[in-house]
Amino acid sequence: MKRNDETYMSQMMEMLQEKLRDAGIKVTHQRMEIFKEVLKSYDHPDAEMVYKKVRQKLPTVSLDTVYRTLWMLVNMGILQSLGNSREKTRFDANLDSHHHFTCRECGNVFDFHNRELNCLNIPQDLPEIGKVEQITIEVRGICDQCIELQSTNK
Amino acid sequence: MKRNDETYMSQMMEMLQEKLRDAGIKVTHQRMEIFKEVLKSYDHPDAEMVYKKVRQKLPTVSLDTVYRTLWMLVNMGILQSLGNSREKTRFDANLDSHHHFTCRECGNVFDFHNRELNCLNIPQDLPEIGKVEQITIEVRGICDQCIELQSTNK
DNA sequence: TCCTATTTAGGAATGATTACTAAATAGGAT
DNA sequence: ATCCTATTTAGTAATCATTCCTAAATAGGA
Repeated sequence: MKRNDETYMSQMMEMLQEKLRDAGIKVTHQRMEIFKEVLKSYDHPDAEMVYKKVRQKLPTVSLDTVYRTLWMLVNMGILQSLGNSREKTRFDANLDSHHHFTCRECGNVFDFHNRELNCLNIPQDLPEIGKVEQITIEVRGICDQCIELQSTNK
Repeated sequence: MKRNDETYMSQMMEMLQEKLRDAGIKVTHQRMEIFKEVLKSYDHPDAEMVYKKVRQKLPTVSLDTVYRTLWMLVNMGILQSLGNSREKTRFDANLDSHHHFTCRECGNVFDFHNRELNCLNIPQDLPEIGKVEQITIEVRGICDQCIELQSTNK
């Protein structure tokens, strides 16, 4: 099932309209075109790249709209974002094998240990792709303190 | 072995000087203090936090120096950086279970599949920490094309 | 077709990080 | 110990992805 297959594309566009309507969000040309461009791209485009493509169809679209829409689609579970998530870079002098849990509310980072994650067999080479040098496992969620706070402030 | 233990600290400071000298890099007060602050911190400080601490000892140190030094220590394998790595955010309409390989040279992102990574048992709760909502696995390295290019340009 | 809450365009603002340049300094040579 | 110079630093300006702001446009129900 190729992502730029005619039938598949219109199915997905249909799905988008449905989900937007269900969520009470207006179906705009901008939103349709932005989603369509990501759907057609196999190279994990950034906002700028999507912007340039969409401009060919909607010459007045703004970069802000592209950003807003992309993040909205991520929040709706229709797209996935990858790479960083625009927090400050943090540093750690502990080089022992351990992992990090980042709280989405307060931003604090907690260390944790996990046998299964420690023993991960990281492939040294990915055939047809390249040589692996580093693997990062990021766990995100909400910390106990912030859960506490939220139930109190309700 | 606590990281702010007297003996441990001076051992590590010794180690730093040795590694710097071995690499032909000058041992400056700034570098020593910056490393010492990260070593003493258990909360994965960002550059700004390190900057503020170091200023108490060296009131004229600049934020640029802190950044330069932290990244140098990361490159030397003496510190670890976590969280983002300041690339643009990329988006993906493929929600099937797959993973991403990012090339450190060209920045391209390649999809790959891996049984072991797919079947990871992600703990739903980390005791004493919080509730897990998302886990991201990021693989970085250098892609075949860039390996090719590098050996050609030699 | 009309009305209005939502959305958008365009540009300004933000905030982390990096670049630039003159002054300071680490560390080898004298 | 002093001098010399390549390296490093301080201070500030620049950069760059992303978000904010506000007036104008519009989707979609009445």
